[in-house]
Amino acid sequence: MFHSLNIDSEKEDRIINAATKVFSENGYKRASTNAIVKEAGISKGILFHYFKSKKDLYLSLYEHLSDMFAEKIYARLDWEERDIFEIIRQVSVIKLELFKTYPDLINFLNSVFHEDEAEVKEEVETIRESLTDSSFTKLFSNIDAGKFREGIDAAKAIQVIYWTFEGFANQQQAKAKSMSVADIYKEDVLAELDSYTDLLKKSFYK
Amino acid sequence: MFHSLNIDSEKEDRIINAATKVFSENGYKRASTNAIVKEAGISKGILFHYFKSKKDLYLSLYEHLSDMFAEKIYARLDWEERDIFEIIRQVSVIKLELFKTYPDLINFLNSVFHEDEAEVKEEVETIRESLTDSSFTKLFSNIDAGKFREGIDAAKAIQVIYWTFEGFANQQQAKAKSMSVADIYKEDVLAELDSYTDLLKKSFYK
DNA sequence: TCTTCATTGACCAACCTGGTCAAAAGGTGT
DNA sequence: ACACCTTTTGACCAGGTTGGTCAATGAAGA
Repeated sequence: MFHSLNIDSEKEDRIINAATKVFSENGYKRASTNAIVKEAGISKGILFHYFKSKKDLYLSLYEHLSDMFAEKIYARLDWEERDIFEIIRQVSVIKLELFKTYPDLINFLNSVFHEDEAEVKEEVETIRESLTDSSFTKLFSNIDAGKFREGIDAAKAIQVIYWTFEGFANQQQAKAKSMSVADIYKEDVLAELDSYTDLLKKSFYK
Repeated sequence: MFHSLNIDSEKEDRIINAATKVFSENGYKRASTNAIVKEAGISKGILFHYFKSKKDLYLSLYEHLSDMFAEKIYARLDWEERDIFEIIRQVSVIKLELFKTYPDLINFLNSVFHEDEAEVKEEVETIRESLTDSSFTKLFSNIDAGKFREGIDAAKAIQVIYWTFEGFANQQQAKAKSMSVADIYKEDVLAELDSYTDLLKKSFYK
C-alpha cells in the first residue's frame, strides 16, 4: 500500500479519506488509529495488515497525497503565465475539483507542513525535499510587475492579493462545513472569486 | 479565583499565562493540567485548590480574559470613527500592547471560539452571550462608504481590507515565534502596517 | 509551643494508546 | 461435501496519560 494491488479502490479511498481527516484534525501524535478505523468502517487488524505501523500509514499517506497533488497541479497549470490573477484562478479551479473527491487533502497537507512531532519530522523533511516545488515558487517570483499602476508597490500588492484569496478560501471552507459537499457549486464559487479579481484589478492595474 | 484575593498577582499571572498557552495550543480536551502546572511552576494540588476542576479553570479563564480584552478595547476605541483604516489601526495598536503582557491571549480567544468539546460548549456559549459584542459589530457596519472611488464595491473592498490585516497579523505572529517577545518593536510593525494602509487607500479611496 | 493556612507531589482509578493474534469468514477448485 | 488459502475481525495486552485527591510538610504569627 498504496498500490499494493488486490485491494478494491473503493475501500482504499475510504481509508485515505478517513486517515486524511483524522490526521488533519489532530496532528500525528493525537490522531488515534481507533478513530481512523472507525471512520473508515474497517477493523483494526486490517489497517495494521496494510501498514506496518501508524508512522508507516502517516508517511505513506503524505507521500501518496503530495504526489497526487503535485501531479494534478503540474498537468493543468500554464507555466508561462505571468499574470498573478490568472495563476490564482487556475490553482483555485484545480483545488476546487480536488476538494470534491478529497475534502481534507489541503488541510492535511497544511497540517503536515506545521507538524513538529520528533517521531516523523525527519522523514517528512526527506519526502518534502524530494518534491520539486522549486519551480512552483518560481511561478510566483516571475510575475509581471509591469501591469501595476504607477506608484503601486508591486510586492506589497501581490501580498495583498495573496492574503485576499487565502481569506476567501478560508471563508469558503467554513461555509462548506455547514453544508454537504455536493451542494458546493463550482460556478458560484468561481463567480464570487472573479468579483474579487475584478475589484483588485480595477484598483491595482493600469 | 480569579480575584479571590490573598494570592500574589505575580503567581496569578504565571497561572494565567500557562493555562492560556496550553489551552490555546491544544484545545480543551487535549490540554493537560500536568502541562499547565509544569509551565506555571506550581504544584498540582494548588491548582485544584484554586479551581475546583479543569472545566472550572477553563471557563474562569475564558471569562476573565474576554472581560479584560473587551475592557481594554472599549476604553481606548473612538466609537465615532467611521474610517475603516483608522479603526483597524486603533485595534491593532491595542492588540500589540496586550500581546506583550499576554502573548497567547488572542490565540486563546480564537481557540475558544472554535472549541466544540461537548463538555464546555454550552457554558462557553452562555459566557459569550453575556458579552456586549453587538456594538462591536456596529462599529464595522457603520463605516463611511462614501470615501471609496466610484465603481468600487465598498462591501467587497472592506472584506479585502479585513483579510489583508488578518494576513498581516498572522505573518507578524509567525515572525514573533522565532524571536523573543521583547524584540518586537511596536514602531517597526506599525510602520509596515501603515505601508499596507497607504497602498490600499491609494487603490480604493477617491 | 500551638494553630492556621498555603503548598507539595506521590498516588489512584479510569481511560486510551498502538499493536497483536487466534479464530472466523469468504472464496475457489474438486 | 471437503480441503486449502487469503482476507478480515475484534477481544485483548502492556504501557502511558488523564483529572483529581489527600496525608504530609512548610511558613508565619501569637
